[in-house]
Formats: sequence, C-alpha cells, structure tokens
Amino acid sequence: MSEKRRTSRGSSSRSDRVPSASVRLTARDVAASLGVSISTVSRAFTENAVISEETRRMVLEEASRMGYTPDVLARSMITRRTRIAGIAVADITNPFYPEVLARLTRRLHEAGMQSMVFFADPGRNVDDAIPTLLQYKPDVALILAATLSSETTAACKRAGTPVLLFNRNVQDAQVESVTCDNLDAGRMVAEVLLGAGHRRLAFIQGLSDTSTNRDRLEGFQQGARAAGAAEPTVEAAGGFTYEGGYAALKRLMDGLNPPDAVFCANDIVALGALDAARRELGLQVPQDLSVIGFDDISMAAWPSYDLTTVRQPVNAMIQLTVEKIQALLSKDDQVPEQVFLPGRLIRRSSARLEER
Amino acid sequence: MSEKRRTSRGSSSRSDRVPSASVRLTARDVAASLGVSISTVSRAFTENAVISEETRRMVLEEASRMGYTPDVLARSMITRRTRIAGIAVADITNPFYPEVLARLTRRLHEAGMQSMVFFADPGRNVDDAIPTLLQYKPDVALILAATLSSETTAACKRAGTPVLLFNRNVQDAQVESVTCDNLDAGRMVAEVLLGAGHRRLAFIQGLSDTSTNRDRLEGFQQGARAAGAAEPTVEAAGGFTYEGGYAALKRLMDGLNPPDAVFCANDIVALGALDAARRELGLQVPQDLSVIGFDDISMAAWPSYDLTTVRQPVNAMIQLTVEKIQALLSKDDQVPEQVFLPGRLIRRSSARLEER
DNA sequence: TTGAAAGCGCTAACAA
DNA sequence: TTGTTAGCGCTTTCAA
Repeated sequence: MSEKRRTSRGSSSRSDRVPSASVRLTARDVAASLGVSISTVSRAFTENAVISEETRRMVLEEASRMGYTPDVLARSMITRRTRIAGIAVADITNPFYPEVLARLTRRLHEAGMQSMVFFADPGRNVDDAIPTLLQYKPDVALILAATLSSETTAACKRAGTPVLLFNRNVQDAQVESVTCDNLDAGRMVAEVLLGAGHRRLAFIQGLSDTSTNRDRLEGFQQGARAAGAAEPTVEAAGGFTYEGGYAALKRLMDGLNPPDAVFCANDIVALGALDAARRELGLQVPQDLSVIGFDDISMAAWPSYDLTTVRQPVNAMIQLTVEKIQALLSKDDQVPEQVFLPGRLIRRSSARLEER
Repeated sequence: MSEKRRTSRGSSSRSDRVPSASVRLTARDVAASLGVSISTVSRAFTENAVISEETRRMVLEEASRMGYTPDVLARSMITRRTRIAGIAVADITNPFYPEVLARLTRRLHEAGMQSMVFFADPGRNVDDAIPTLLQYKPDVALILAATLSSETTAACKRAGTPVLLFNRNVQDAQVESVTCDNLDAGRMVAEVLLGAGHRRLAFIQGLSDTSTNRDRLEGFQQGARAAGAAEPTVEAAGGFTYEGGYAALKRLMDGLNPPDAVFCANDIVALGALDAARRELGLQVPQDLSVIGFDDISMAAWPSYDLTTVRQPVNAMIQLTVEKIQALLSKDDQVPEQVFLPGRLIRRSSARLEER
C-alpha cells in the first residue's frame, strides 16, 4: 500500500482554484452603501451603544446582506478585550481533560468568549506554553493542569492577565482556583475502606508534586490516622498514566506488605492497576483487592472496569469558573479566592465497601 | 460535605490584590529608551527586514530587558497574517481526537503557529463553530471532524480562509484533505478475515453520513465481494460511541444471522462491541467472534481489550497537514489535493487472523 | 541603513 | 441620535 494523491488537475477549470483572499468588507463599505457614517455602523454592532432601534436594524440588515462582520482584531485593539480565554492544558492523554475541555469551551462560547487552547508538551509542564499564550492578550488565562510553576503566575501578573486555576491550587492563596475538595475526598475514601474492614491501605501516586496528588494522598493519610489504622503504603506510578498504575500495582503486590485496598491518584492510574491485578496477577477484584480511582471518567463505568471512584463535580466546577471569569472581566480588582467543591463517591464493583 | 471558599481576606495586604492591567509596553517605549525610531524597533522583530545586525541585537536586548514583545494583534492588522490555525473539532469523546490534537498543535507551534480550537456541540456537527472561527481571521481552517456540510467550506471560501480537512474528505475534490486510505483499509480487513476462514462478516456503523464510515464500509464490502463471500451484515451504532457499539453487537448476535467476525467503524465502537460480547453475551473472543476496530487509540492496546485494529498513520498525516498549511501560506493559489495515506493492521488477540 | 508618515479597521470621546 | 476626529500598536512605503 502506498500514498495516493488525487487532484482535480485533469479536469481543471477556473472554479477549481482556491480564490486568494476575497474582497475585505469593512465598516466603511457598509456605511457608504447606506449613506451613514462608520460610527453608526460600529454602534449597530455594539451592545448598549446609543443608537435608534430603527437605524440599528437597518444597518444590521444591510451588513448581513453584504456579508459584513466587524473585525474582532481591530476591535480588540481599542476595547482591550479580546474575548479570548487562553487555556493551557497538560496531559491531554488523561481523558478527564478532553471531557472538561469540551464542556468548558462550550460554556465559554455561550458566554460570548472564544477559547484558544495550548497543549503543553508531554512530560514538560504547562509553563512553556504561557509566553505564547500571553502574546494573544487573552482576557483570562485558564490553567487546566496539575503542575505549574509560580514563575508562570508571575508572568501572567506582569502581563496584566488574570489567572484562574482549574483542578489545581497553590498554597499562598494569591491566585484564583476552582478544584474538587481533594483533601476531604481522600479522607472519605480512607474512612469507607476502613469501615468495610480493609486493613492494609495503599496509595498509588501520579505525580507527587501536583496539588491534586498531594491533597488526595494527604486526606487519605489523615483518614487512616483518624481511624487509628496503619499508615498507608505509598507507591509511585511515575505519572498519571495507565502504564504507571499497572507497574505500580505489581510492585505493591510483590512487596513485603501487599495491600487489600488501593486508592489511586486518578482513574487512568486505577484502570492500569485494575488490569494488572486482574489480567496479570490473576487477582479477584474486589474479593482479593479493592481498587478506587478519582475523576469518574466515562471509561470508569464501562463493564470491563466498573470502577469505584470519586466523581469530580465537573459541571459545577465549570459553572463556577465561567462565573469567575465574568466577574474578573467586569470588576478589575478582586480578592483571589480558592473554591473547593465536594467530590462524590460512585460505588461500583471494583471495591468492597460493605463489611463481610 | 459542602462548598468551601478560602480567601486571603483575613490577612489582607496590598500585595494580595490582583493588579489591574499593568503598564502596557509598546514599541514606542523601547524606541524612546534607545533613542531610535519605532520603525527600527519593528524591523528588529521582523525577519528579513533591512536592518544592521548590530542595531537588531541592541534592540532585541533592550526589549527583552524591558519585557517588551510586539503586539501580535496589531501586527496582524497590517500583515494580514494571524498565525492562527482555527481548528474545529467534533466528537472529542473519541480519544482519537485528543491524541491527534495534542500532537497537531505541538507541530503547528513548532512551525510558528497558534491553534485556536473550537469544539462543536455534541450531536450537532462542526458547522456551527465556523462563523466564530472565521471572525478571528485564522490563516487556515482545519476541520477535524467526520461530518461537515458543504455550506461550511463555502463560508470559508467567501471569507478567503483556506480549508483543510483532516480525517475527512469530500467527493468533489474542491478542498484539500489528508486522510487514511479508509477504502483500502476496509478491503484489507475483509480479505484478512475471510482468509482466516470467517464466513459471516458484519460491519458496525458509527455515523453513516461520514466519509470515514462510508469509505471503511465500502472497502469492506468490496473486499467481501472480490472474495466471492456473502455480503456483510450492516448494523448501526447510531454514533461513534462505546454505548452504540455495545448495543449494536447485541442486536447483531440476537439476529437471524449472527456474524463470526465484526469490523467496527472505529475503536470506541469496537471496545463497546467487545465488552458486549464478553461481559454480557459470554462469548469467547476470538474463538466465537473476531472483532476489529479502526484508529489504534491507546486503549486498544490495554490488556483488557487487546484490540486488533487498523492504525491510522497519524504522525505522517500531521506532518503532511503542517506542510500543506505552510504551502498554503506561501503561495496563495493552489490546486486542492486529497491525500490518502495507508493504514496498517495491528494484530492483537481480539481477532483470529490465522486459518484454524 | 534609518526615520517620518500614512494607514490597517475599528471604537470612543467630543461636537453638533 | 448622529457625525467628526483622534488614536489603538504596529508595519511599510517613501525619502533622506
């Protein structure tokens, strides 16, 4: 098999050629055609502008007839509003992010904003994408990523671009964030597992330097401590990946103190752990081992996995994010706020949650 | 559990407040600081501009010291180049697209372009996103979607924005496209399945009005016909979804003529079909039934599935796409070309491909 | 090789 | 309610 190319060269005709940039319509053209000033045309397209309803209707009609739309770039130069949300995403291989991204951009679009998405290189963190992101002067920088340096937020501050963290938060309360209450969720998972009679807990880390990972682990440890249970074993997956979870679970079970319940930093890690347990080690889940994930990505519900997991309140998180952006754009001074929304345990068959 | 908010109100200090848009540095500032004209500053940042190496170095140095970068928006107004690739994506729930998107935006970025991503509403096709996409005057519109109306390409043509289809093509050869050779791959799958002794072929459709679906099915049918085999049964999943594939497989097996081999329109559909076969119908795969997918998303390789599938040559497709974009931007007249790259069968355990 | 001046398409004072 | 005018920050002729 080899590459094929099909062109219309054979039966070429005039219409086959892509026209090189058609005529550019400007407000001046519409104005001339109507015998009004360009300001009038501009006003017709500006909300809350002082213009008679009649004139506006006339202008808009003629504009749409001619096929004119205002140039958003030229407009932005003056209004200092690009209506662009610069979104930096890392780790797109985690299905949680595409799911969030799709809903988030849709809600932003409904709120009259466009999304400019920047994907960070895998392995590296999101910071490298920020300078280019800032070049387009987005009205807000949205960080959908687990890792992030403080240099990045500083760069945004310097550029005067407000930053909003999604599914991530920093210690110093200097920057807005919307996350799931990972700490509390971790605690709850420990409680529930211990309540069902599990005795040897373990946690599989994604990236240890991310806030999500850290908070989930810390909550888990707090929960174990509060119940007077043994300290959970901690094993590193080396990243939020299926392969990492797979390998980490094998190491755990081969260790000196194999767990009877594993809480994973997120669903992708948990799916890897599940497959290692069932397909490679031949364990019965949840009889031999309980596995719990985090996020509730759509695959968690698939019958091959049927993963018990903590569902992030994604819709509420997105709703709040959009509201925060709108607030940022109206008032320009604001006290940064970190919001934590409660996660919810979704009980499926990968974990034994009743005493036996 | 309830929502928590944490602010720094308690220990509020001056530095807690987000600064409202810091000073805006312009070329004028750099020029003044150096005692040169703004044209000189501009030239320093323009490739191939007539300027002495020494002056350029001096300007760039001072600029970086001050933290100045040219305003890309203002620049675009004059150059008529935004360096933005407007990317419209539908169906982000199919993991194939995030994987492509991540790599594509990275390669575009290396080529000096930014990606503005627009997600179409689920269910609806990508067309609704196009008008807003065009507003930002992208240098090229990239369509990553299975469905697309001809009205959309017309709108782009009118706006003077070149269009490039990825993983999609239209009949009339009027628009550039880069796809896998779906027809040929479909043929190959039929051949291989029939060669291994399967007798009752079936195809599970995603969306019947998409070019990918159509070509894969048509190739499959051609292959069956060429081998003198019975016409494959066709069942509709109602969309490229896991749930659709799951339900479609059950209907197929409950039907009058249950197949011994199923070719699915893509991997997500195939994973649903696999789970239905194994988890619900208790079938042995591949002894009772062979299942083949399309795309080779990362999950296809997971041990729980180990899906035999046709791998799309994603890297080559992306490479070609970026090259085409660069060509589009240099020459403005071009004969549209449709490129088909060969897919490759990845043999895993979900299909019996040897005669027994 | 550099600078002065004229816009790109638009919005927002300011007048009328 | 509308029109006139002055820019937004930049690139690009044209002259020097």
